[in-house]
Amino acid sequence: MNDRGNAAKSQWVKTLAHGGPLRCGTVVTPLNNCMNAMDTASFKLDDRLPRYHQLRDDLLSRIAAGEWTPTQAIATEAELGQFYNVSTGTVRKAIDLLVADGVLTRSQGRGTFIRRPRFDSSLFRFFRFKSRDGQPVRPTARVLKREIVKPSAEIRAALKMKATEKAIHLSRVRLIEGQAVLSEEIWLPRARFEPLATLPLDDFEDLLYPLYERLCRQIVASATEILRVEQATPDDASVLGLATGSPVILVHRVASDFAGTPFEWRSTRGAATTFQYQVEIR
Amino acid sequence: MNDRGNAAKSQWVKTLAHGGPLRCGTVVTPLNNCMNAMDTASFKLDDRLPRYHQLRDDLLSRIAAGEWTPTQAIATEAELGQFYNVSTGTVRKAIDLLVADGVLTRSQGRGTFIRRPRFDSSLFRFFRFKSRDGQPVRPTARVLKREIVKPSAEIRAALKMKATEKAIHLSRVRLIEGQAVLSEEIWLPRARFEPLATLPLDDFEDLLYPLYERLCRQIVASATEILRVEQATPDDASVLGLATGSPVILVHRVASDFAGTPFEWRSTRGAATTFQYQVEIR
DNA sequence: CAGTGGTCTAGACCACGGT
DNA sequence: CCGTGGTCTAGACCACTGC
Repeated sequence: MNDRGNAAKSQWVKTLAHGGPLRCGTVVTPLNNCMNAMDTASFKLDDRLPRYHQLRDDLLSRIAAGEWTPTQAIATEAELGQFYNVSTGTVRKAIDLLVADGVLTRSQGRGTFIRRPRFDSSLFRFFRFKSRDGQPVRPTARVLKREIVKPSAEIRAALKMKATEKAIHLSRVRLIEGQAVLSEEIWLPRARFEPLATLPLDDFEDLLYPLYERLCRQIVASATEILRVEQATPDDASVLGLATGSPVILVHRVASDFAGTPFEWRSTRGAATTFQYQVEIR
Repeated sequence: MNDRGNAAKSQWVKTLAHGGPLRCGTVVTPLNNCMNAMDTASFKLDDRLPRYHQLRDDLLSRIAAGEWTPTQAIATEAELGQFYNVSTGTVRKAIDLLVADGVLTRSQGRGTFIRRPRFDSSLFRFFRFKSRDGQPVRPTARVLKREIVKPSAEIRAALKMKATEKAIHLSRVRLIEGQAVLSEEIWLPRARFEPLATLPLDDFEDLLYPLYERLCRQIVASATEILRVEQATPDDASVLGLATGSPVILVHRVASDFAGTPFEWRSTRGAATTFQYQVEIR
């Protein structure tokens, strides 16, 4: 049996000319196999946009609604073409857009999948960490502190939180061979991350995003990072083993879900001497 | 009259099935209107690649050979389809690749054009410059020194220069309201940039790339930049008006032509306090 | 108004992955 | 072996640009 949903084969609204509205049939079974039925009422698309663009937007909202998981193939091109009553070429173009946005990846012979952003080594993008023998290494992590607090106005604004809402604040260090190389402050809206409010600190893993996904069903879809250079405060200095006032790179990240809603605020500090960044300009 | 070349309408090598080799007809007039005729011998394409990929590669080599200028539309999709004996869909896909690479831009109703990379504000990408009243400003530039020298081994390697070849070395400062904010060292292979070896220093403009294009017919197609943090040397400090040892951002750039051949090596230093960089991760 | 790229269709066949 | 996405075709019509 297939791991996909079966596209409905019921009534289709016929649309012919270019520029006509994008419609989909009334749905008997949804496009996936794990959600309840949705009807056409959920579409509020701008008819002035090309069909493939409307299709892209609708697919994205389905993805944001959790209609498919990253391990599951989304509906096939043929199914989508039937469902939306457009040709497969138009479906391909819509999917192309989402692939270009980093939302989907195609896999020939297997299907099309939701893609997580490659934070692979977000750290390696900025910091060159090597062990004593010169091999690149991924730092381990330790959560030093967790508190449930009212966030500052800045963080509340960045995370679009209500005035009364509380946040989970984590203080973390990342270590290489026992030596702290990065210090991190993380803020999460409590409502979305309740399981992390009580998780024993020792159960936090080196990578938080898999934890978000497993325990809180929150998938990071994209993030914005801003880099600056600062001088080490006495606190930074003692955590990172630097001289007070020595240059420190500050990486400031806001991570969002597929709907574009920000749900993690994070700042990372590391010695500027370990910093390097490469950009291609075209 | 059209600003394009007229595609030849002579013999076409017929290729039918997918995977067949990409061929073009023997050329009577070339694809543009400013170069001499080229024949099919100039194609050494890998038949294992999809046609649109071979087409992309051939177009890129034509662009690198200067077959079109950035102000001129390249051959139309229909012409290219006829010339290479492929459907316009395949041409579109090849052009899509080059657009994604930043090599071409399309303009509906006008044509498809060679695109220069947007260094718009390469500086603004990294440094936040503001005048006294808080408005963002573009620094002016002054060339302090020019010498014709044997480049260091590092620079010779980066620019793939022959052992005997000489380089033009420029030392520049960039100023805001008379205050030096960036110091730059630039190396160029002399052979490609002969006109700059004798140009009076006062005739150098704030932006060098338009100068490269106008005087030396060298178009920057792409560049790689590497950022690091250093401490100001006494020289840096006196040029930039900083304290010796204060943090400085070093931006190290190698710029290349459309064929991927590097032809400019540049390092830029500025106070780390004016630095900021933003990245989107997907 | 002619010519460009942009959108869209309805197919065909190929290459790959898993059963 | 079947089903997936990948390549490619040969059109049609639309939207924009510039003469």
